[in-house]
Amino acid sequence: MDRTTNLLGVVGLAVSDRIAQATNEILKHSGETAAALVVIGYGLGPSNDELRKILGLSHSGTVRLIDRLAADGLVERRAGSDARSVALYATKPGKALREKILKGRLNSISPLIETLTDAEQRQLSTLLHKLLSSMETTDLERKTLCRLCDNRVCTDCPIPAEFRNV
Amino acid sequence: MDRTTNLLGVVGLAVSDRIAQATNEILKHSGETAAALVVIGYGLGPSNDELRKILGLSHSGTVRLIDRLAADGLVERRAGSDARSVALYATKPGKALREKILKGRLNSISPLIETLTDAEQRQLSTLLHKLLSSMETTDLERKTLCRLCDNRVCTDCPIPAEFRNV
DNA sequence: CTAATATGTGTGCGTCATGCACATATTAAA
DNA sequence: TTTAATATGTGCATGACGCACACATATTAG
Repeated sequence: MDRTTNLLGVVGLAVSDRIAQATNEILKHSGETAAALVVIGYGLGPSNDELRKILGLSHSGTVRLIDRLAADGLVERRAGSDARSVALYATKPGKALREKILKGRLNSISPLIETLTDAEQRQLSTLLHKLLSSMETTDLERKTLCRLCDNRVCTDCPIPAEFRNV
Repeated sequence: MDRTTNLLGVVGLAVSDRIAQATNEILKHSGETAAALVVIGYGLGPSNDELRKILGLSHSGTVRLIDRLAADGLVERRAGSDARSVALYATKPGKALREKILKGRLNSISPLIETLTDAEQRQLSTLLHKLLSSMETTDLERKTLCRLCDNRVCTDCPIPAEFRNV
């Protein structure tokens, strides 16, 4: 039990190290910036505050993060439905970079499972699916977990997040 | 294949988020600080430079990291065999905190696999073991991967790192 | 055995990502 | 309508880094 937990910890660390390395090579920023671009890139105009909750940042941290993305011309602030709020959208270059991030993330992880046989990969997939689906999560927590996902490859998502309601 | 990769990405992110949260509650520092304390805590007096390679930091970044740990009384610099180098050792409070970090890490991850049956946990363990053991790694890379491990619970380690030679 | 080079550490300085406290505008509630 | 809640932006500070440099000690070449 502890041994399995520890192994999962190692693999988790390996995966997240690889993701961070990949995104840092694509984007000039680190931290939650890549996740922000992915979430905004769904194209539904999340507000600053909605994004903040998903990324788990403070309000001001999120404002500055958007400042950076906006300065790079990757994201733009539009008027939200509510006159107070802002609606965030990815620009064309922003969308292109988002694609690179999603691809880069997958490419950085896939070598880890390539040494497994097809049967083993299916086994792993089943186990991870169950692991995720049996987590008790709110919709917000699911969005946080999926903040870097490529939802086009994630068919039959175990923790469907309503990004449409972002 | 892509789907499995994506699932592994989600779980990896979930694991590393949880580890970071746990260590940040225990330690007043973030980043590689916790890993540094774990590595130093093996008690073999690694040098600044050896530690630097394991953590993947710059030289100065490592010096400052040790400054912080030393200021907190968790780590002390002793004379190394080589008159240039420093030998790093955890103090008594440092060792105690290291224990908390190791426990906190395991406790933060274990809920994720508790919903799996014993048989499923064994399956997962086998798959993760194979995944790790089939990575082509240098001894240094193994140390980096294991930088937060509790080596007492990691019996039959798939990627044994020679921390004795740190 | 001395001179050149490599290694290991520390420091000044800058940067990036982030949080706190505050100000401001808008909407909702009493 | 006054009051409270919501949403954003900003000045300021901090923590965790990296770069470039200076300095001491080892190692190697000549």
